[in-house]
Amino acid sequence: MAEVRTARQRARAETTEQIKDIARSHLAVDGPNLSLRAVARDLGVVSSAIYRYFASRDDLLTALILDAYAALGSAVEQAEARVPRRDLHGRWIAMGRATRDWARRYPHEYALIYGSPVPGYAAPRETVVEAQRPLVVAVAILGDGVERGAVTAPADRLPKAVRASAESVRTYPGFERVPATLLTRALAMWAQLYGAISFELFGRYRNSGIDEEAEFEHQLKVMSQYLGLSR
Amino acid sequence: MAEVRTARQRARAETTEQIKDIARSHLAVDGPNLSLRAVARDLGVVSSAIYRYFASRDDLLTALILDAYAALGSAVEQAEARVPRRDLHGRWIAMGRATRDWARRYPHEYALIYGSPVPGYAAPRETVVEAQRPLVVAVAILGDGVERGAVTAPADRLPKAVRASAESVRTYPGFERVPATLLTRALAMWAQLYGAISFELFGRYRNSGIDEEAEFEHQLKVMSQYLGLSR
DNA sequence: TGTACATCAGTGAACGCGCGTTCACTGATGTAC
DNA sequence: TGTACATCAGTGAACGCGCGTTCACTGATGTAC
Repeated sequence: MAEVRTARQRARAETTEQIKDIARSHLAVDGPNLSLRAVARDLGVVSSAIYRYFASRDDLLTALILDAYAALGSAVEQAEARVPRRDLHGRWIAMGRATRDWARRYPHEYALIYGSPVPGYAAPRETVVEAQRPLVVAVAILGDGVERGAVTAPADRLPKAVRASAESVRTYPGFERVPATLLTRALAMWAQLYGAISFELFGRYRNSGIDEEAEFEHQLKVMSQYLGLSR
Repeated sequence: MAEVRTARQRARAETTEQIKDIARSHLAVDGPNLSLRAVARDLGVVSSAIYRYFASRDDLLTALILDAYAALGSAVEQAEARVPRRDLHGRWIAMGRATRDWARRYPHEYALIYGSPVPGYAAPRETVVEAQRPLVVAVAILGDGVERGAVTAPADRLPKAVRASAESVRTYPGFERVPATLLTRALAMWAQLYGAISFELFGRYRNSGIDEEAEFEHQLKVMSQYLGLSR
């Protein structure tokens, strides 16, 4: 039975988490090139012991990446869920803030999933669904707004290829409620959202005199207006 | 005399370039963790010989970063300079395209300067000025437009901290011609521009059905409108 | 409830490798007179 | 123009280190009867 967990199973789960926690803390110093031996050392265990838990270094890295996507996904979902459904603007702001807050709290995990790809490492298919969760939240806000008549699709003239791109994205489950023109705007805002967060986290605004928090809040609000979630 | 170059000096300059070229080609495989010994091997030289040209691995990395900023800077400047000064929209598009084109042609160098920061590596001050060149080009377009009366600053209401941020950015030489409201819009577009390019280069649009070129061109155009460079 | 066997976490040694950096050296190139 | 000396690119050996992964093992935990 799945619910009955022996001491061994509990210990195994706990050690697996410990390994990942230690590895996460090493991300700050080593980036994605973290060392299995160093992790083992911190765990107080011989290096080969790690192989009882992860088949290889890449496997451990994959676990960290999956965890990071899952953590960001839940953080965003939970923050957005706390806002009343009718408050579309508030939901958008909550989504954006939660993203930035999570990124600032876990900068190295953010870098792991939104920074440069790790050379020689190919993310397995499973990451894809997890990676979409924040976008799913954002698009649901728009979809709700459209459904309720609170948001009207802009009458933007789109080049054929752009419309086709939007239609292709609309096939993603839950996205079909959002018309192509609005979805196209959303994709642009998505690039801006993550562009702003990456600029901040990767140190682009250093010594610029920019108030990063205020700037971000302001951009979030303007995005909300551009998407018709507020005026 | 600076102009008289002995054979030794010429050889030195050439070898320095060769080392950087080889190191650049290694970026694709090793990322920023490139190996001095591997570079030496490819150059057909003993590993310690590299130290006649670069004092350390970090020094070589710094040279690559500086070169990357310089290359992107010139690519953008040259592309933008080819457009007639009066054609503000055309200049913006040329700037954006040149950025994306360069990034696509040199993805690993783009990742080096716009991806996750290299752990344990601190970019020296000299990089800062080089890094601003593309933004300087963009702001000059806006400044020209304002000066000529072709672009009018939007009447956006800005929170105090956001206005202060813009004013602080305006102190950068050449930026003072652009009013705070317009500069604030420009900063948002800057995040979107690099956000879009990073998404594309780092594989975020993979399997999404998005026509990356068309999408980018469209976004560039909308940005130009938002900045008042076209209608 | 007690025993016999299977599972499996962790050990310790080893393989084979690569790394950045230092240092005393050689021999070719450049400079001063 | 020719010679004596200084500069400097590249050598080869070495230091001291870390890495991922494999493998036969031991001893504790879990399972079946």
